[in-house]
Amino acid sequence: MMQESGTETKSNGSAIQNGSSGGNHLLECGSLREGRSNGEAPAVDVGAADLAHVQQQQALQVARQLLLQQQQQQQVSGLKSPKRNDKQPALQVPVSVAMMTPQVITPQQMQQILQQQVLSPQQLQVLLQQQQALMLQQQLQEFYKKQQEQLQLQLLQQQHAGKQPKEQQQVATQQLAFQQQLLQMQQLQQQHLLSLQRQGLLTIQPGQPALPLQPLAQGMIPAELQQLWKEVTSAHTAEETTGNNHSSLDLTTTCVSSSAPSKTSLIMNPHASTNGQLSVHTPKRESLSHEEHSHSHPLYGHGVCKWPGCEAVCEDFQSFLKHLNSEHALDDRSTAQCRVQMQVVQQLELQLAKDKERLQAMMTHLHVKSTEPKAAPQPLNLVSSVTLSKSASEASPQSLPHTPTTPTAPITPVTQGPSVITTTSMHTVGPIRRRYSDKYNVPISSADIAQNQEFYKNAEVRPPFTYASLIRQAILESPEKQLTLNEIYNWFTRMFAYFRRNAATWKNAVRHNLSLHKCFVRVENVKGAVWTVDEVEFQKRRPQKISGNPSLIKNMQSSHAYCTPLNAALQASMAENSIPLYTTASMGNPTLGNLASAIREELNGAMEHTNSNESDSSPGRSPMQAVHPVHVKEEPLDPEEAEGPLSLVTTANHSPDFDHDRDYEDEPVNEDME
DNA sequence: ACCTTTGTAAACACAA
DNA sequence: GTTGTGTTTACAAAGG
Repeated sequence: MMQESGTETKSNGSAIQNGSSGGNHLLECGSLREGRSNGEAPAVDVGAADLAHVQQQQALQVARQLLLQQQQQQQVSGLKSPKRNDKQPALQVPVSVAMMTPQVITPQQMQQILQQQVLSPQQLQVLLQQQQALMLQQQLQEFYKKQQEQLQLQLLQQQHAGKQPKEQQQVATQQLAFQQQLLQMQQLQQQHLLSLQRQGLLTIQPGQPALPLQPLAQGMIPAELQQLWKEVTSAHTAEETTGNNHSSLDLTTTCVSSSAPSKTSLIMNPHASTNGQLSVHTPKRESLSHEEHSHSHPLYGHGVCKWPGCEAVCEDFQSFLKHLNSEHALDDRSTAQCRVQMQVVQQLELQLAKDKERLQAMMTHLHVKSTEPKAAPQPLNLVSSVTLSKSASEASPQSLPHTPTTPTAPITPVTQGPSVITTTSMHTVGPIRRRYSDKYNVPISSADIAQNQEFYKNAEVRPPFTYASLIRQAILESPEKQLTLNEIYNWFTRMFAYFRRNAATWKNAVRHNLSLHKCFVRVENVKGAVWTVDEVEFQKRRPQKISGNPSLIKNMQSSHAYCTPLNAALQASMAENSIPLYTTASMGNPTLGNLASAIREELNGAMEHTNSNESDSSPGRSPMQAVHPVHVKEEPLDPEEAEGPLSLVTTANHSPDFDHDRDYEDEPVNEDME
């Protein structure tokens, strides 16, 4: 169909439509921005505070008691160098107290857990965490103890060195000093806790009431604990080089706290604290029979016992079993080691989870990137590639030139296919100014543009859209659906790196298009003139393009029927399923919404044309005729969008309902390729 | 071969 | 006179 001399129409129409434009023409196609402040509240603090508080109180209480009792059983065997001073009992306070309230797992329980696997992993974790919390306390107490010892020593030294005040005074002084020291330690403790929390090493669940200070090892004396842990940890250390984070290592440090500086404890992670509960104590010598059965024993390999830290050589499986039973029976040590192992596993799991998360993020990121600019859009790309390819031979269907531009991480689902990127002829276009022409491509849908948005923003690639389509897009993107010429220019430069050069040329083209096409209506404004889009007109002119592919048409037809309802579904499916090449999840953003409408409109337009078109003599189209066009337009949804056939195609393909995709997908590509 | 679409170039008109 | 905006015309390429 010939275009009518738009001149008259247009020229006359200076005020043609929209006198209502409202006069303001500050249309900026603004992109929505969401500022998001993520507030993350550390739940931990509270818990820590509580803990510290309780501990303080308990410590004070204990101290008082001890002072009164003064010399009492210090026989906590294994305690290192118990000071000879009578007043030292205080030193052990924490420990003894700790033993008073065992909240730890008993050996039997442990056994159960280990052997019967009564607990689910989750339960185990919870358990572990609890135990860890207890351990932490124990560690803190040990720290206390140390401090107290030092304090005592200091006091004693002072006493001895200096004159000898009356004993009463001494006692009083001592008490005072001790209490002060205690307070200091408590403060330290608090700080310690806080720092732990800050580092994320210590997690105290808000819901959990402050943990009692003492629940340490049940029935286990510090010395034993220390010893055990030393063993355990040392073993681990040898085995695992993983690094500081490793619970086992941390444990070591912390556990051995008696000898190690408190600082080390910082390293420990929440889990590490678990040690405390070594409590499991009653030595039960039951063999871990359950494990023995399997021949491919996880603890046995290459003639070596793989028990953490063991590495004992066992000729055969039998000897290994023997070894296992004798050396790794269910005793405190084994239990402790087991626990450590649990922690290790837990740690690893955590790490794994984190890494998984990271991986996910990375994939998402990359995916998006890839898809975003290019992959997803491919549909267009096809087209575009075609377009572009002409000059160059980049033809690979998907090889839309694509530079890794900034990804706008849209919602892209990870699912999308591998992004295809090829920079191949990207900039090639250079010399030749390709004409978009390609059959399929002509009009772009907003969606299309959106999809490739990021890509074109950064790559100096000529967008495979016609000026008319771009102009329309620019206008439609504006809040008021109208733009001044200059604003259109700006949109071009903003959205396409390609249009940052040769301004004279493309600007001329833009103006030319605005004037030439009836679909662009100039509206006089107080402030000047703005351009709007007459969708009807716009649609009028795209018919032909579709003609090319029978399959396309087919798609269209079928899609047509679903058209309306399709919108939502289509969008969703496209976004979520990442429909084949094209779709886009990438587009996710703003324009996604337009897609549907665009599709609809395109369909309408296409359909209408196809239907009305006499041209469809081609065999492929036959089906079309049968179909009756449904006027999408009538739908209230998005009146404004209408797009080229291409987009239609694209979209249509994606729609889950049709299979045709392939056919039609390929066709364009192939043709282009050649 | 003809027609249409699209892109490009350029001439011209007009208003600020 | 310059510049920006619009309109037109002409032409070429591509595809139907």
